[in-house]
Amino acid sequence: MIESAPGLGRAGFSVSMATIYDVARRAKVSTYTVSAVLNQSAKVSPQLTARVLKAARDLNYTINHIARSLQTRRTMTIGMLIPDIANPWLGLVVRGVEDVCSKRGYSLFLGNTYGDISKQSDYLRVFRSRQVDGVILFMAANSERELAPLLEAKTPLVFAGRRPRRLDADSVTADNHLGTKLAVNHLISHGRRRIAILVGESTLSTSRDRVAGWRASHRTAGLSIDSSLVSYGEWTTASACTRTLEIMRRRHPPDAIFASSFPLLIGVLDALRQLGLRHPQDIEVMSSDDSRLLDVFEPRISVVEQPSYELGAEAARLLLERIEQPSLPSRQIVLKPALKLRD
Amino acid sequence: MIESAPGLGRAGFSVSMATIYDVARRAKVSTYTVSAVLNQSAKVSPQLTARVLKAARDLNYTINHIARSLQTRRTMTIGMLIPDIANPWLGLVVRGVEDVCSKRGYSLFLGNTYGDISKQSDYLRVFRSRQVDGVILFMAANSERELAPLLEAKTPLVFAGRRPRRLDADSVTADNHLGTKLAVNHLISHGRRRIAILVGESTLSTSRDRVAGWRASHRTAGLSIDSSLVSYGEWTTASACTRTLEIMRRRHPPDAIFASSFPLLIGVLDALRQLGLRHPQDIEVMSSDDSRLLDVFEPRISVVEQPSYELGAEAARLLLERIEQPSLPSRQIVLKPALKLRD
DNA sequence: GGCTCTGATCTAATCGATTAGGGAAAATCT
DNA sequence: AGATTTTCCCTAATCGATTAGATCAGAGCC
Repeated sequence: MIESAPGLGRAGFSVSMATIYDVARRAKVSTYTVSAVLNQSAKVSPQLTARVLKAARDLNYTINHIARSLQTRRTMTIGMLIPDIANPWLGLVVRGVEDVCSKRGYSLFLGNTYGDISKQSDYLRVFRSRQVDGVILFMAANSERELAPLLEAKTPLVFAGRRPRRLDADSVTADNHLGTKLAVNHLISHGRRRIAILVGESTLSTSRDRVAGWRASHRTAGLSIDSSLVSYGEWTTASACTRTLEIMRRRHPPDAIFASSFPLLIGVLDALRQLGLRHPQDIEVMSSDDSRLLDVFEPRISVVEQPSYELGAEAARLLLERIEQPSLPSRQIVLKPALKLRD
Repeated sequence: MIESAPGLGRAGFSVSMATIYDVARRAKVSTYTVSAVLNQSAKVSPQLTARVLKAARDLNYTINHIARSLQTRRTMTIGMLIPDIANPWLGLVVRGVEDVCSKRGYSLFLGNTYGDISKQSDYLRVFRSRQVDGVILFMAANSERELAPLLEAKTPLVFAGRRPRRLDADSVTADNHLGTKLAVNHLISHGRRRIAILVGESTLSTSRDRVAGWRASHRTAGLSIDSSLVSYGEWTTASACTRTLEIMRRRHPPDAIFASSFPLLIGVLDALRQLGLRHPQDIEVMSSDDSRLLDVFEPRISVVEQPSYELGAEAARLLLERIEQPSLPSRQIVLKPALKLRD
């Protein structure tokens, strides 16, 4: 076999690509036969098979996925929306999604909503017009109303990370209630009694579940609940910093803080640094999300380890199953977090 | 105007979507007219315009991008390949790309190569079959040979972060030579004399440029160059840790280490922790990439701040220009890094 | 009025695949 | 051998847009 270039990477698009007609003509067969050979969708004699394969190779033929999609009404693409890909924990989630998708032949459209409802709607519209086969959504706060029609239309859609309160839909989330309970229990066992908790917007399931876990933990331990120690707000480092400063300057500041995500943790530590407070002597800090980082830096922060990669991978698996069997009853998968102590 | 559902988010795909034919029939016009109205590609009388718009609204019509793409031979999609989306600094780069793309109506396919050449080739093939309009590539080490055919075929392609050595192509990179020189100069000004440098595979431009900067800095300061202090290897935390352990156990260990990326830095710090060495007393560490993290954690590491977001945004802009004007001469954009001191 | 010109709209081909329906040759059965 | 079934492959319609070329009504002109 004489080949002009080494095996892989011969690809070259944009310059008049060969079509199935070109291959058919060169192999002196019909397009049906070419399609049958390349997709192995029907039996074709060895002679023709060989001719087709040779012609395809000679022409450096690659299927045009756009044309196929138009005909089959399946694009083998899925769309994923997240608040911000620069958030490392979301990066891990996306990696989980992407690994599963690519393994099954799907390509991934990625969009950042920055938590903005109208951006989220815009992207969903784009995904619709691009005929994606399904969507994985890390939903923006307060966007339940906008999403209801999607679900009614039976769009394959999986909620990742955050689940809608009222809607009956597929979702994959971490057990934030449990995770927070574990963390708060641990702080209580260290003798902490005034434990503040920083979460995101109060409409997010993640915020609600975590606060519920915090409450449960207090109840079980027989501690009184001081609601002023619960801080809802934006999911940002800046907001966490501001909120921590405010809380720590009160007359009765807390003796521990649970920051329910990595960006919030940074804000908390920034504030404590500004106030000259040290962990764990002056105040004990715990967080959600994990990161190799925390292993090598000071202060040593114990965390509730989120199953980020698994969350993404599981969401993708769920979505692909939903795409294949649209009438399946909806499933809510809840992954268990684990406590990672660094005392 | 009577509407059954509130403005946004009425989208609903998967259940038999209306086509341009449906709209045409309902408005009692031809598909030509519908197309002309919706794309504003030709003048249409006010009456027909109104009828078309109403029909489109009534049917909740959304264009089928797949069908349009087949006809126009432009998909308004671009593909991006990076080693690993879980790397926060790459997350920022992707954010830059995605912002620019979405603003201009392009959607983004994302793929992780994990630095694997064959994965990279596979993805490029997929991108080709999906008819992406262009590609942004954070190339895998040693993959120049595979990429040459792409460039010959005039595929719109922009190299981001790393540039190929021999190929004449569009690229956006940071000035790693300069960045490293600044860092090493700074270490030298602190009296450090044996400065180790950890980089990635020796075939990557980023590695070569950084080592060149390190050499230049030594030359300018009149210091002798000890090549055993240059460590090439995998771009991973684990590899950096192993390599640091090896280097520090030598008879003449260095008194400073420059880790040329965040993941490498983590490996270095991990190794130093294992060896019980402290920064900056025992050894001074600097790094590339920045992160809010470094502001709030100990030890306080000074870094060469990479223009990550800008790098992505600039790569996207370059690519879109290239798509619009394929015959433009190739351009290599080099962004300046800045020293961020935390002594 | 008849002719030309302009501008709005329509008809129908096209992009590149898939695939139902059909036909001819080969294989099997009587 | 003739009838029937099976196998393999082809023809042509189709997916849902865009758009060149055709059509046709009305405006402008002599």
